[in-house]
Amino acid sequence: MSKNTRQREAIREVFERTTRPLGPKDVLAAAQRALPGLGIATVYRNLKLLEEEGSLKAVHLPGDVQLYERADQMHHHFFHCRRCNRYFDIQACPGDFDRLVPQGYKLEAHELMLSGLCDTCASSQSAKKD
Amino acid sequence: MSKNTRQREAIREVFERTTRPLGPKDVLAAAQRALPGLGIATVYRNLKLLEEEGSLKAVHLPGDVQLYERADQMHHHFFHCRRCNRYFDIQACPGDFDRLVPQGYKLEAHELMLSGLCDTCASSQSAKKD
DNA sequence: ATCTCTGCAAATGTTTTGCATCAGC
DNA sequence: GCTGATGCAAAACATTTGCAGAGAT
Repeated sequence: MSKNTRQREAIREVFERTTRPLGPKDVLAAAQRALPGLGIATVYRNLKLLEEEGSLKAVHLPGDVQLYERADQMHHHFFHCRRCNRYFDIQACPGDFDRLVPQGYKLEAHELMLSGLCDTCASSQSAKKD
Repeated sequence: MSKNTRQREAIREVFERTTRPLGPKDVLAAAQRALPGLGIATVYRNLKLLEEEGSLKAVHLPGDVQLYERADQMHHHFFHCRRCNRYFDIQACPGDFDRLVPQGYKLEAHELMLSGLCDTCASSQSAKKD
């Protein structure tokens, strides 16, 4: 039912060029390099559409805005540095959370967010890039 | 430096009566039962203030709004039912995530969100309270 | 009396929606 | 040509801020 428009294609390509999770504003800026006339409303509409069709996955970071990443990426988590405020991928996953859920509950997914200090911020007392 | 106002007290009491995480709107509605004239701006200001003073903790659920809960609650996680859209407390915690973070990183905290179907929704094919 | 806090309303920022037009199929 | 998609602007929300007056100490 959905048509292939240049706009949607441009947005898709933005996500093929990065593995970082992106917000609407990021996507708009990146996609406008290929398609200057692109509007923010179209970005919102397509992010939602691409998520529903399964191409994108919503990422919930403890921030304000909703971020998205490619759905075909390996299952992973994030480490948030409270000092430099950056997010790092954590490929490892402890898995096996089934024993945590009560009898009768059906566990289907999980999200894990680790936080603290990254190596740079942990070693340097001075570095600060916030 | 901070004064004890009726407004702040009313907001504090809202959190003493529940263990569920609450959003600004929830807090406003609940506190207005005791203090009808209370304004939403005051709620926002006090939620932030109470978080800074350590009485409240921000909870990051995969939604839009920022929720808060009492800081003195035991460390716990949540289970989100995608069918009835409710959040359940999970008291257990797998702990020991240190081995997941790269060399040199300092792990200080973590958040875990489990999701799937709760017992009610998992057993009944019909129940739906969205 | 001082100085913080409050309520209101306006400002800001984000996301959604109505609508006329455009473009895929 | 039909029908979904786009861009714009307005609307709908959520959150923050300026300010004058009220209240706590």
